[in-house]
Amino acid sequence: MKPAAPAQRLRRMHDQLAAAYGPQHWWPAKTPIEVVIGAYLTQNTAWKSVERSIANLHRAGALSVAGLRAISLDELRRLIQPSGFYTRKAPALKAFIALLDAEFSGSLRRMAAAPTPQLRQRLLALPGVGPETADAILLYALGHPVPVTDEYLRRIAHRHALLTPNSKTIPYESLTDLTRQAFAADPISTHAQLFNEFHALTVAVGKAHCGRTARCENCPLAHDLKTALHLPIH
DNA sequence: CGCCAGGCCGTGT
DNA sequence: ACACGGCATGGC
Repeated sequence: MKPAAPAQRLRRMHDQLAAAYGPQHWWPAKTPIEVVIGAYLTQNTAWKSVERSIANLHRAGALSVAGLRAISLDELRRLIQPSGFYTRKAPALKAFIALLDAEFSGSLRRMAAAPTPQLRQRLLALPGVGPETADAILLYALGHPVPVTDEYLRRIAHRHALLTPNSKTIPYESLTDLTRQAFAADPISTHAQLFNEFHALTVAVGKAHCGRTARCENCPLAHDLKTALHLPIH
């Protein structure tokens, strides 16, 4: 079965960004629980602000499962204040710990051992966890081979006309399906690393060149994609 | 100063 | 199934 053209374009996008930016070494965190925390905190929030909250948590000894379990909701809310939406994010993080304790003995390793589809459903059932947060946790904290996509990829794909039709509002699941197809020819054992790198590269180029207000000058994708695919820019 | 950031959720069509 | 507003802060 032959991959659709959009998937091939996403694959080319990955290759060209990999050549331009090199390995991204994502997720920027030291431990799996730190990945989980960052995934919640970065929702519609600048990563710089997330770093402040992470630093607060670290100082308070709360940058761990046991630490998060121990502190009060009020305390947690105060510590993550810099990254905003704390009235939602604080209870959401507590709910994650509650799930971890109730079903996985408080162990992220045991959680990681659960089958991907069931685990994804359990995560999506949590408050404050939508598809992107669930997939980020699955991939970057738990090592499951699932693609992570976001508004950056949607925007990049639209501006470079990678999709057919060139939808500006392609659903999340459609975008992840295309990403899966983009790497379908690669060995299964390499998918986690490829999905890891693809999303990291997407964010890198997105931050630098593909904000909400178009600023696509010097985008490493512009020249290459235009010449290789004969596509219009924007 | 105004716009924006690595979404999610409830509500209304 | 989508569209839209609210959620909150800090950086640039």
